[in-house]
Amino acid sequence: MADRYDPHATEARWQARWEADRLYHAADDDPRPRWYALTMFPSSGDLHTGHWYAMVPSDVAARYRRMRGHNVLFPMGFDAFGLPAENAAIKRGVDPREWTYANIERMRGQLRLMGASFDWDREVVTSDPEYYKWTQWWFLQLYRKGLAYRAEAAANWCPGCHTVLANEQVVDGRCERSDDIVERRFLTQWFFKITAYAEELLRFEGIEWPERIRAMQTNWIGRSEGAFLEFAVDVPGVDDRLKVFTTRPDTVYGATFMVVAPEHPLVARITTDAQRPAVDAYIAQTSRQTEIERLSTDKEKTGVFTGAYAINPFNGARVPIWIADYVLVTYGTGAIMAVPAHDQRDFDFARAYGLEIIPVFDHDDVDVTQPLTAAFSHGRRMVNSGPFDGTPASEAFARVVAFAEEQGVGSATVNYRLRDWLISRQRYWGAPIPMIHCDACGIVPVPESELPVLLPDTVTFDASGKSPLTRIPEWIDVACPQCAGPARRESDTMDTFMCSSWYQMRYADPHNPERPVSREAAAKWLPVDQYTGGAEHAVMHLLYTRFFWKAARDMGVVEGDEPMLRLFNQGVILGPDGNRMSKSRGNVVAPDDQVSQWGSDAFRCQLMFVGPWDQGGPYNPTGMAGIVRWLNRLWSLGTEEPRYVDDLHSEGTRALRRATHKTIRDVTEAMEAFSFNTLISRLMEHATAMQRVRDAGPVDGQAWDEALRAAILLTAPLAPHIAEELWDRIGGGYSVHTAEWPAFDPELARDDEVEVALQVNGKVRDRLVLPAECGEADARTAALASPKVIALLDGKEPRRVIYVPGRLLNIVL
RNA sequence: GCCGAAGUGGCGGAAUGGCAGACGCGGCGGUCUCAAACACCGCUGGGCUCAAACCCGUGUGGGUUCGAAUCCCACCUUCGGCACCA
Repeated sequence: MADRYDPHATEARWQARWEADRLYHAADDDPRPRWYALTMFPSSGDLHTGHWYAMVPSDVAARYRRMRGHNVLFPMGFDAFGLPAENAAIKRGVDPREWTYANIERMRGQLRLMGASFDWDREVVTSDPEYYKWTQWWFLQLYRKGLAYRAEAAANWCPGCHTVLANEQVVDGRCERSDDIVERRFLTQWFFKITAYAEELLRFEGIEWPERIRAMQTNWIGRSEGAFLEFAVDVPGVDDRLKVFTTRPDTVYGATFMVVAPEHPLVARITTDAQRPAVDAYIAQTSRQTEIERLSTDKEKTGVFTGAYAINPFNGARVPIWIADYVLVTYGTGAIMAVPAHDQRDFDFARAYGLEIIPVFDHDDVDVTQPLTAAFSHGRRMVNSGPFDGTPASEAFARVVAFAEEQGVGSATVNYRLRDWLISRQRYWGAPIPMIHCDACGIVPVPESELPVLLPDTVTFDASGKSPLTRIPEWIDVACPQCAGPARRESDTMDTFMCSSWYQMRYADPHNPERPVSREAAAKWLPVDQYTGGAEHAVMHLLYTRFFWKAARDMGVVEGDEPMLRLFNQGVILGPDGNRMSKSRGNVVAPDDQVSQWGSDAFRCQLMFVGPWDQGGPYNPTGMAGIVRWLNRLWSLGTEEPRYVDDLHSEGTRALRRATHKTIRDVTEAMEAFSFNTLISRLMEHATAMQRVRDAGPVDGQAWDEALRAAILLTAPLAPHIAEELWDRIGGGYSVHTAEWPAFDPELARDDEVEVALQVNGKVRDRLVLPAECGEADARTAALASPKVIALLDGKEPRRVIYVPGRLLNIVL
């Protein structure tokens, strides 16, 4: 009797061996075709089931590629800068560096338990000076290219995190990580000009990304075609023209008033003395509102008249200029021409304040000579529009814009919702922005030769939440690199998304002291062939990294237009109760516990077996029994031999070989499709079939060996430890993970006989066993011989017969 | 409100125009055992049944088709994203 399978001893033993042998190291000089598989790296903390759920199938896919003969790069590292470390420092007085590196050390151990095929020789830690030196270098290159700039803007301030955030990190008016309500503050900050690539970021040619992510990015970038139009301001001493963005220049004759955002710079200069108290009061009131209150769509529209008028450049109409908080200073020009007849928001506002409503299109179903009850956006022909009257709606836009361009009062344009990426953070634990403020020279970049700008070692945190960097004179005060006069370092650090925007490049050449990545390494490994990670990063990391890559391409550092050719988003693994895992709910499944109970292989497989990977769903701990049964069965098949007989050409042998080759075919197909749950079900079926064959009597040795080798090889990516152990025991050699993926023989996988459904009028009434290659005439003869069919036909002739070989035969009466 | 995804047994799910419910969990019955565990075998959508046969059945209602979980139309529900973006 063979021993029972002991996952713990076996797993630890092979993990140690693989690591000692650097089995998964991707060598630069390996001549085989490369395959770069990447799964999003974790930030430092604790490794949870979500990480396993993301990483295990990524590992399976990487292992599969390796067995298909690729030189696979599958690296791992740590996104180690960021707030958690600093919050721990503030709350518990620990040093953020020590906290971070202790976490990383623990996570390395947890990741090892997974048995994943990471190439640890290429590990990167974004908080290492060797790494963030290059993060700073990238900043300088972007600055040089005009893609990094400093500007004052309305920024999102998170009071809980004591820092500003990028727009992408604000969700429903709240901070994406702390959930605090963000405040609007006018601050001077560093930005990356991601908008310079807006148009290109909308194109997804040459990459296979999920429709969902493409839609989210497209939506976020928010391209809209329209025009700028300029209205003169009828205020003595003000020559500025009021510039508006509109998608409907063809409604310009219906502009009965203007609305500018309360923060618009022109407001102070055009407001009349009589209106000033009301305007000031309104501005004060809106500035007190949170973003959430202000953006609530169902609240009544409010606004105040400035007392000033603008002149419509098309018809000379004198229209009042209002301020209202439904116009956002951050979009377009922060000012609109209001056309209440054709825009519901303007209509609501006009109604509330008794402003004029003039339709400038007629409509088949609306009598435009009567007061409107609602705005309508698209009409038939222009009316009330002077020389444009009668212009069909389809031509209106182009004609009005052409006229505006002729007259010098406007031009066609494309506007984006996307705004530049604010990367300054008023925090300590990040890569310092390598800039120096000199009283004489202004803003001066730190010379590349002086990189990295190191974070000071000993820092103290206090309850103010202010970054300690602002309080360390010996760090802040420096000599200006240009004039050597007194100057101060920039004390803000970079958004951690900056660190992760280029990490995939660094894995290609992780220890290069001269460059972020050498040309040779970039050419060898980049871009990423298969990227996997969560969809929650759709408009953050996944958008930033595309921008970053394009900028790097334009600097000549990398080639090609996209950083990741294929992207797969796994779903979210939930607690057994169907809710998000959380300590407060008490539904957390801790991976370390699962591993100590069942072993890594079983936990890996159970995570993949719960359902389609992209859908996520509840983790089912009781279902583990099925996985364990299957792995034990596989163990028994590999360690308890059948009685052998030389019987290569018998029907039983043929059946076993058929099962083996069908399994190879189906598992390979499922592997390509990332359909890991169905893949495991096929392997279970094969194991059950093998067991029945073994227990039924003597088995042909060759066919058995073929079946067993296939079972182990096909299981290897999923359950790497048990597969290695069995492979070793059957003398397969070391290692199963560098062995060749089995090929199937279509001839052996082919069925000789097939069962087809016999339908009458589309309902299954009987079954026929036919030769696999059975033609229609023979199938029909067999069908008409069925007693069931004879009874139902009742002597009549079938009107029609549909035969789908191998599937069914349908008789229509 | 707009956009996207989804809705199938007691549960996770399979099948993307051709036999609905693969595989697994759970449940029921059995073999083994003094007994239990493990393991193995059988059954397991509902109705009507001793059983067979038959009928019903993939969110709801319609449609296309010889044939629909799958395609089309309308609606309901759930989840995700966006949301005064001019």
